Amino acid sequence: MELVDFFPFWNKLTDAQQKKLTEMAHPMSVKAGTVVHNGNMDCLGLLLIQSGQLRVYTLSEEGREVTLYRLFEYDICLFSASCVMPSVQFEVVIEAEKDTDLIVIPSCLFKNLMEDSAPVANYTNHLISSRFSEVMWLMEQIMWKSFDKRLAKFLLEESALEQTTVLKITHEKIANHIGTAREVVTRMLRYFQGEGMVSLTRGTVELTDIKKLQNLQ
Amino acid sequence: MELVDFFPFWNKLTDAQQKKLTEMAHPMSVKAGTVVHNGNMDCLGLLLIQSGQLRVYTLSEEGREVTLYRLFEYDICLFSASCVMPSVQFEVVIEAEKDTDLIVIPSCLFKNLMEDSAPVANYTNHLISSRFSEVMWLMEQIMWKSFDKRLAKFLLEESALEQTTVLKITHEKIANHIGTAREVVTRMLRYFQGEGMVSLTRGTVELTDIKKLQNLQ
DNA sequence: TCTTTTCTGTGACTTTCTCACTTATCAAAG
DNA sequence: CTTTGATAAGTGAGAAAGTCACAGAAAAGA
Repeated sequence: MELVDFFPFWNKLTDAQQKKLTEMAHPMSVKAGTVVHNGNMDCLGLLLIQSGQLRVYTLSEEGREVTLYRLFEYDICLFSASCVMPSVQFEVVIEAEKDTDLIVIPSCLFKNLMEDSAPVANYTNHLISSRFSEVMWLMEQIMWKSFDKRLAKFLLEESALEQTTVLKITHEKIANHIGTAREVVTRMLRYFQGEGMVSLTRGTVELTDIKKLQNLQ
Repeated sequence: MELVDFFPFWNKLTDAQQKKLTEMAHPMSVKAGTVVHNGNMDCLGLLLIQSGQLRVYTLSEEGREVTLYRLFEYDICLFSASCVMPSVQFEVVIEAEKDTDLIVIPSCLFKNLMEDSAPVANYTNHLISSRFSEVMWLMEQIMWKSFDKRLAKFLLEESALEQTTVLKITHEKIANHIGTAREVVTRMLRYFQGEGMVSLTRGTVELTDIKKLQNLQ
């Protein structure tokens, strides 16, 4: 996996720019569970995901979480370089959900590149807009959808992602994704079980009636 | 009010670009209440606010609203030109809250400018990031703050904005700003009145104890 | 003055959240 | 094997917020 696979603007860069990027980019591997970026304290740089999965979420003062979006193979993580965008005023936490291989582009290098190259700036633009869209979508979900629908949707997405109907996940973790309390998840899952949509054991949720779950949302 | 007052990148443009911008920009005046942009149907262009006030909000299928942010003198409205940013996947409504004077920059012109000029692209970047930040701030409010705090904050902001403690606003409109139901607003306002924080009459909310309202949030 | 419209108030009920606690399950140590 | 400790899940009671359906009050027109 090369830089050119991540950057559609690659051949609009000068030779010097390409060379510098190639030189300064360095690989990094993180274990599942690692917090890659926490608030605006650190500013690792742009992260290009070669394999694995990152979760970007906000944290309340009381320690509650909501997942904003996830990043997968070939995605680029911008907010780990939020210091180069002074107009980004909010803080997020970025965590590896699986063992992840990254390429790190140092913030300052990318900043210079953006200032010099319109294609780079426009692509950054596109990246921010995409994340913005995901957050707006989430906001609409939170505002207008009832909890049962949001939970069903989460279970279905998770199942599609992991390619299995047997999800290894605790109620607590589900609650942190959706941004609610554990008991609320427990109660709704019990209801789903009563309706035959899922089957529950400690640490797992098995989806037993996908159709019914889909009809819910 | 000239284009140069809105665009910090003005003197990084070529003479030709400056000339074209000046030629194509045209003034527009809208009355309070006018919907300037609705979803992604129309694509008026970039709006430079000379005077007045715009409100940007999302609309649910059932017709409920939440105000995302507002735009004032010297602000630039991007999402009225959302068609030039294909990665913006969500729809908003933009409405004049007061009689507003605008300068309109046609979308296609601005698109070309962005593609050719790194400073323009970077400034667009800054604009998107700022709006993104406002929406993230709102999201955190919605997720983690209780309703009384959010209502108090809204009343205080509105009061600061209008430079008066006597707000001419209905419960319905407040509900549309905060994204809740009218009855909920009515009940909380009644509670506020009981606590001596506001005084209510049909169509107005008077803030009678600013300190107490501030202590709430 | 009499309608009509708009705005506000309220009871009853549902959904979601919170708090405090109990019970189950698993895994490692004795 | 059992015991013990940690983690996960279940539950009752009550609060907060949203929903529904309607009643009453105030303002605006005719």
